[in-house]
Amino acid sequence: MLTERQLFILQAIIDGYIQSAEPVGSRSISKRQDVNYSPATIRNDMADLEEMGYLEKPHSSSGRIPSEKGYRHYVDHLLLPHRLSSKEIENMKSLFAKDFLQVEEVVKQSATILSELTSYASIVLGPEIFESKLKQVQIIPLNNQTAVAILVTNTGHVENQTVSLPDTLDGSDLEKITNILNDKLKNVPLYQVQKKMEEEVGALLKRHIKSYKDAMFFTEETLQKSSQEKVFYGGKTNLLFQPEFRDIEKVRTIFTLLEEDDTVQELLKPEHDGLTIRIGQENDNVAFENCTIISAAYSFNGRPVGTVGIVGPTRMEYPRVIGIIDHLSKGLSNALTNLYKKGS
Amino acid sequence: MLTERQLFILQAIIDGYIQSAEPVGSRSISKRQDVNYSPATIRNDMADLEEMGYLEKPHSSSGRIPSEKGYRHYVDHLLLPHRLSSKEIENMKSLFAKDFLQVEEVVKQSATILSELTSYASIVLGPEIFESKLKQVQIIPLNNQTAVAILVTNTGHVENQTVSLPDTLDGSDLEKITNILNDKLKNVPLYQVQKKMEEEVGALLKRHIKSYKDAMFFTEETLQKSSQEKVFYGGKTNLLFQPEFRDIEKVRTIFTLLEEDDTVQELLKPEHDGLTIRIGQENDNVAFENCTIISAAYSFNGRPVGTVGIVGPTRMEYPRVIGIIDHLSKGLSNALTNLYKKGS
DNA sequence: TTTAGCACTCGCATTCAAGGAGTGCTAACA
DNA sequence: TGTTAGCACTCCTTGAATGCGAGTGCTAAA
Repeated sequence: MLTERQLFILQAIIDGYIQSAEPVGSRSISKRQDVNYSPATIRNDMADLEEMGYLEKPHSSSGRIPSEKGYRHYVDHLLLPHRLSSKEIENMKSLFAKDFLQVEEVVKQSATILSELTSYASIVLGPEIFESKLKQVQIIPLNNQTAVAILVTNTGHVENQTVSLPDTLDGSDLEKITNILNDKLKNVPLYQVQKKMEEEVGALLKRHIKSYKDAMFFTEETLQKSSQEKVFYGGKTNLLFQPEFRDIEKVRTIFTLLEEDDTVQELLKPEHDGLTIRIGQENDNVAFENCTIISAAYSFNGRPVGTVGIVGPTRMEYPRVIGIIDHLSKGLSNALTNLYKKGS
Repeated sequence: MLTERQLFILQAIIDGYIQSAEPVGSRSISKRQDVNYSPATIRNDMADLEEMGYLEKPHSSSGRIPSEKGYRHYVDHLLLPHRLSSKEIENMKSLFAKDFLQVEEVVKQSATILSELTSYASIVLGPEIFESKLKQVQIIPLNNQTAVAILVTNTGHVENQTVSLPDTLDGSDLEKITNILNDKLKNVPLYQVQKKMEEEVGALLKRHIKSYKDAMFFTEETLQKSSQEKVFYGGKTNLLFQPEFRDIEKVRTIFTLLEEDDTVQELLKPEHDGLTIRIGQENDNVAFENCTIISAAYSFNGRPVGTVGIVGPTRMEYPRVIGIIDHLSKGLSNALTNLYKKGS
């Protein structure tokens, strides 16, 4: 069990190291105004803390730096809740204050703001539109061979797709198709659209349209939506200013991996409600063993639909970042939910 | 005037330096199979070339590297046209072979392919939709307070915008507005929409709709489009693998500037038809004095609507990159134009 | 005009010593 | 028993000295 003083010293070392990126020595702690112990005393406790695995030494005669276990303990037990500065609050408020939320726009902006406020790299996933409901389908012919298909969901999301127009379909056919689709698919959640298509729409098309096969093929194309989650980045460049990434090799591997959507999804996956904090090896990826990734889900009508996250060095300003990301994810959820809560 | 041999040596040095990133010495050139001169002879020519400003020495006893003037001469006079490899051609072909071009999607993909093929960073601007014509306007209410406005252009571009719905407008009002807009604005180029609105639509709204002011405000919001050019990036990480960017300071300033849209626009602005190549200081930006930027406009129906570009070190594989970017910009223009050439 | 030869330059890696920050340990102190 | 002063020790950092090697410039000969 750790004594009060050991906890204090652990905290002092972590705070100091986060601030300076330099190993912290006993003397510097002893000199603090609020400390009345001699360096020797502090050294003893530091030795104990090291023995217990909370601290490390880069080499035998240097000051101490926190180990991952040290950070973990700091995050779990020592963290003082951080008051956001008014500038930070203002910044986020302005994001949600817009009158006309374009969902994707807000989500994208979140990434930018997040990286600006934290000075680390931000990643935002989503929003997942899988469960939102189809509101309307439009097919607009551009010329004899091409048309644009537009899907609108109840969350205001617009998905559009250029499709090739078979010769066999004329204007009245298109109108029929559009009517059938709107009739049968309105208010159907996107994940059910495929099924509904096969069950009900196919038969109707067969009955009403001569070149049934073309129509069917065309309709399927029309409804094919990009179901993959979108990934937005902000401030990757910030990482280059962190002293732990002075080594270009590390930056390379990290940047390369951050371009792979799968990896990013994996890294950000939240483990539970609220914040997920993965420190160093907890990320399960050698390239990120010097990184901490903090993520939080945001939701729409109580269902999680995406994730916001921050990537930075393990020597991260935990209190501040945690405050910001917590505030932002909640604000995002509220904004989305409030705006469309009356949506049918 | 340069002798044949001097030209040959200049070319050999540039080729060698592009390949190895190391200063090239007289001995290594002399040892080439196709060279029958002694190192001393070559040294004499090298000294002349240096005097004329085509070469530089990092320090007094090293091999030579090309100066900017050297690169410029190489690009203008020595460059052998490069045959694209079949892999490169295949790669680009597959990009344009898609049946259903989603313009923005293709443009975005171009950035990715460009960076993959060249191993440098790619930037793609546009496509500018300023001159394309409005095809259809749709207003789809989501709930009592919100609606989605959708604009479709003759190029298949879809612009959508969430707008707040004034209480005073009911469903039939929306329908009227939509009809008026489609009636008056169909086939109007986007850059004229604003003017047309003021001249014709305002009066009509006034005549037909009770709460005219709300309607007017609502309509203006609806048509407000994001006129800014989009910027797509590809493979910025590639730059980290170039030896000239081993110094993290340089990378930082470059990456920071590449996040500023204005700067990027400035850097990529093509000077004339065909390729624009800016070497080092020609970029007029200290941060890019070690960079070469090659850009080319792509067009739609003969009008330039965007730019594709590559950012790399001045020590760039000019022949290959020039071949690729030339092919790609032309391919992109063709693809866009062919697809919609029948568009009204 | 070209080439061989040679002295010279400069960067780079290695070595070594001095300096300093910080530790661990021991013994004394409260 | 917990705390502190003192001191030897470790190891990193810095800077100067050194040798090596790649490459040059110049001169004189072919």
